Amino acid sequence: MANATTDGGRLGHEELGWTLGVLLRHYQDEVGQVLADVPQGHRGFQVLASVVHGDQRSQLALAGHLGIDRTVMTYVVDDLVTAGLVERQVDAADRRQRRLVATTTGRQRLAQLERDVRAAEDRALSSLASEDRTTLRHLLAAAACAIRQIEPVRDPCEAVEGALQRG
Amino acid sequence: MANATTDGGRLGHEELGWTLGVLLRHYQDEVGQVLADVPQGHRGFQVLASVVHGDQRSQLALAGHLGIDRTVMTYVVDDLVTAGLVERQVDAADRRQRRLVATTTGRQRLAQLERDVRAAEDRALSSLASEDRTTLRHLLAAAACAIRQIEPVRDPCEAVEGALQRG
DNA sequence: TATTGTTATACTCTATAACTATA
DNA sequence: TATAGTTATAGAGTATAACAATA
Repeated sequence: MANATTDGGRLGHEELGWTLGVLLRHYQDEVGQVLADVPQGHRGFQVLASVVHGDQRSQLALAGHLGIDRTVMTYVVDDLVTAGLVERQVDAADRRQRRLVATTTGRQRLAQLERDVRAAEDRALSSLASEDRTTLRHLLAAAACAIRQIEPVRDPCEAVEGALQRG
Repeated sequence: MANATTDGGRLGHEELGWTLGVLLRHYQDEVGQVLADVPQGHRGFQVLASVVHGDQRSQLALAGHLGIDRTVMTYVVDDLVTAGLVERQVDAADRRQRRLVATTTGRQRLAQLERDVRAAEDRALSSLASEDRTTLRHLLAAAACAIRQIEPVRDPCEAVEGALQRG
């Protein structure tokens, strides 16, 4: 018999554009309050997080990772620098590139922000059971990492402990 | 030991803002091509779909459902009307409201578009195994429906067959 | 000549305000 | 007085183009 998965037909409330849109708006409402005082809000938080976690090696790489334009990245970083959360360093190996490094203040600020953001995320997904939230997070991470061609993290514990050792 | 689910700490690639953002952009790239000729693109498609499926009873309700401003809704509907896909009808019970109804052309157009969009969605999630795609769709739908306070569909087959009978 | 980052500018998208008509 | 829809306008956000520094 026809079903929503195989008939290729009517999508209704499973249409990805709608579900992703609803979820992202709701997420931004919840998280927006937490990040109200962060320079450039959610963008600033994402840049700071990537810098602290050391994901990317230049502003351009960071822009690609976060899906924003390099001209936008400039003033997002400007504001983070002004706020004393990150610093620009010229890459010695390629002096065109700027390596972004977090200040002590930036790392401390991020640690608290990530706790608050995580709590806001859980509020945004509060309608789901705890195990469903975890499943959703993992599937979203797997899909997003595949799209960005990043090796997905198999074991979240490992990754976190790695981060703790680095930090 | 610390883990990503309970320590409330570092988020990395499980941060919802990033995963939802990556996925939505990728989705828009894929689906954007399919909807290039639809008036107002993805917005126009979503409005047309809601009209055909009879979800909402006025432009304002529709705007809330899709998370867009009522002033935007006006010209999205304008373009769909111009394209002959939907019609505005004054609601007899409240003459301030406009009931949107799909034309025959609009219904036929949507049927084909939904097949194409579904295919594009599957391409966007092609890195996930089939059963993981289904799980992700259901969890996203459950979360989004809860946020919008819509009764989530328990059995997708039922919903589709209901739609088929109505259509 | 190509790339990174910056600046200035133009464009697009969205929200605000004011208006009409209905209730 | 309040609400649905429309229109015009202003604002925010984004992309485009031109430039400097470096490869």
